[in-house]
Amino acid sequence: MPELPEVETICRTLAPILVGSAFARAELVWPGCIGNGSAPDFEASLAGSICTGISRRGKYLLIALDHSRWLGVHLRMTGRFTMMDSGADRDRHLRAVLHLQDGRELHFIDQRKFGRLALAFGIDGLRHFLRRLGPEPVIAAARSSNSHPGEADDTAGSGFANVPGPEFMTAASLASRFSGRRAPIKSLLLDQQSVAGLGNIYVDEALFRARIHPLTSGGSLGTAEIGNLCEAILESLAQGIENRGTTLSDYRDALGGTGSNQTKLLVFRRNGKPCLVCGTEIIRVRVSARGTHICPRCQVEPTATSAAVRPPSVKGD
DNA sequence: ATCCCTTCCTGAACGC
DNA sequence: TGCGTTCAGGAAGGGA
Repeated sequence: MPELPEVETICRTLAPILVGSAFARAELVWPGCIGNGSAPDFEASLAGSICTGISRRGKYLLIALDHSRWLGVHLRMTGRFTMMDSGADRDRHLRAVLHLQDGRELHFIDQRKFGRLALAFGIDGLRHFLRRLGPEPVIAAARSSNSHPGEADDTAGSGFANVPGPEFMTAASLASRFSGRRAPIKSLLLDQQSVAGLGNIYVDEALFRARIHPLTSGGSLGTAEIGNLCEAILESLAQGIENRGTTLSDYRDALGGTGSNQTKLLVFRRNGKPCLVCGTEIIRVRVSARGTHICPRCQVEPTATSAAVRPPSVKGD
């Protein structure tokens, strides 16, 4: 399931082999993968377009085209892109082929048919496409962006700069979104309006790092806890990017490569194994209908009293 | 406004 | 062996 680090890795592996190339035509093997507009419109719009840059916002992959247009892609659960040579073998889950004028084929493969491709026209179209996304976590040294917060650069062909400048995630932005909320912190972190890019894996990892139980209500978190959580999110995502993503089953980068972050996970799918901090057995519970992995000792479940009166944070057992 | 449930979809892992 | 059932989950949409 591609989350921010996986989409970032796809972005980085796809850019050097796609930017500057021209699309010849789109072949929609399963037209249902088009997220907006009609299939004929999609095919007509893509034909002849030149890829001028590739970037990412949250879990969206944004392929910039000439004439201020973007191909926005959400991979959801099992979607992936692979660059293939002309006439290459076709995966049984192939949903679309984006033919390039040089003969190569960009294959969009998606076992479960949740992923979508959509075209956005103009900077306002792109803003509309991204309207539901909250602040972007900025990973240190992860980007060479030359845009500034709040500054939208509409110049086609300038790579990263042609995405509207997002608000960046900070402890303050999290605090304002958690304030007054009674829902479990895990639910709030999965909501892309709180922070863009987190999914089930990195939420569990970040909450463990911050020693926060996923059922803790968002509004009950104190300033220090939110500060820790903010850092934990950035650390979890940075580690994921460093390891080129987490490959538990389907995920591959644009070159077909797997990530290695699955070997570095602290709690996700480690139920039954010892906590790497205290040795207690990791358990799997359900929170907002999601499989959730916690260390029951490092992440103490909130009670009615502890939610009302915050206990002192645990320092070094 | 907020929160929770359902829907979409396929294939793996079950149980009988 | 082979069938049917359950589970996995990101985001949108609907109902309470």
